[in-house]
Amino acid sequence: MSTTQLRADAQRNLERVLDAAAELFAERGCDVSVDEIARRAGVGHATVFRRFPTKDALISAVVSKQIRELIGFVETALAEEDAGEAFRSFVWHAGEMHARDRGLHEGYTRCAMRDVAEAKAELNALIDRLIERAQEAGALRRDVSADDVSTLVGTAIRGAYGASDAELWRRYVGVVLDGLAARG
Amino acid sequence: MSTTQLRADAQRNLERVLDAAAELFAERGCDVSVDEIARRAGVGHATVFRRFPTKDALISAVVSKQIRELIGFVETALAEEDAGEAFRSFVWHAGEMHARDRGLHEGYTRCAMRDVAEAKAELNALIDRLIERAQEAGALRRDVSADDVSTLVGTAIRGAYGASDAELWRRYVGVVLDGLAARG
DNA sequence: GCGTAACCGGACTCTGTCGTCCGTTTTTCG
DNA sequence: CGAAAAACGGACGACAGAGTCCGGTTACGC
Repeated sequence: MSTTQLRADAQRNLERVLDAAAELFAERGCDVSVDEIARRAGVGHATVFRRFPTKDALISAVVSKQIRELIGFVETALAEEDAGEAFRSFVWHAGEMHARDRGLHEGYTRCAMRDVAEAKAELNALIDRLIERAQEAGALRRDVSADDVSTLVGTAIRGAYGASDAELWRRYVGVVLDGLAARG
Repeated sequence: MSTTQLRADAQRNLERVLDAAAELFAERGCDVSVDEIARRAGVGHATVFRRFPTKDALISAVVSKQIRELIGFVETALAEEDAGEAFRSFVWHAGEMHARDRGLHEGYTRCAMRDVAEAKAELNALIDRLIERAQEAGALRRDVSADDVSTLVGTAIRGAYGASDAELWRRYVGVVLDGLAARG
């Protein structure tokens, strides 16, 4: 790994850039300019482009970090006994994360077939297991996939972004979860 | 009105611009450039700006036309006896329209507080009546407003846009409708 | 037909953003 | 310490889209 080892200052700046990008994406979505990210990180924007050849590469880096966090949520949920409860618990956790981070779903869908493909595939595979279990337990309708769940929850929360009521997203996620419950 | 009467060619071009804009917004969303709209309309883009001082004004014009169509749907639905059925029927109609027109929900939310305010208010008032009736009939959960319904249905359909399955949006709307149904 | 007012569209400006270049500064290591 | 390698960032280029201007053209009333 010593070949790819960065100099100390470079390493520090890289982290600052990633932090600044994550913050700004969370606050205002992926459309913030690279200049602004660099400004918040306290570096010139050329420094950003030295580490990430492209703005999309930077977005991917931030998003894949967040996907890893989501993977943690699913793994926790999979440990739960009650399959239906596990599913709902994961959705609420993921919902909290999306509600806190405006750029998450946007970035997730934006860099669809790029560097995050493997992380995304891993996440989806885990969610699929969660879903399958919930379906077998009769707690979840059978005609939904991991992508469907991500999309429905993600878009519902995005729909609540501008609202004055900061908790609106919870009602929306509640509606979607009710809709996803198996019909009896 | 003769003071605002346009010359014949100007009138013709205005209609072409509106048609072209509606087509392109439907196909690719509101982000198509004014140049492209003008090109499809067969005019220079200055001609577009002569009629609509701003791109947003053009979007508003297109959207308000579509809102009027939606208003027609609600009025039809309000004539229905069964309040729950009326609500669902409207949602499916509106869904068809959104699914056909990628720019609709985008434009609807984009020009939020602009020239379409009155049309939007009228639509919302009608939807509210539809909702109220459905709630009284016990066919709809009580904690949703017209805005909530528009948002949930609109975002669910937008989530289905890229999909290879052109009918995916129907499943998503189905999930949302199930979620909106009153819990018993 | 003809003059005028309305209209047209190509060329232009302005702004904002991504991405590159290169002279200067900083770290690192012998 | 001193030199080489790495990194820095301001200046620059390129591009795209919104909105403006003006010289030429077209419709319309007389």
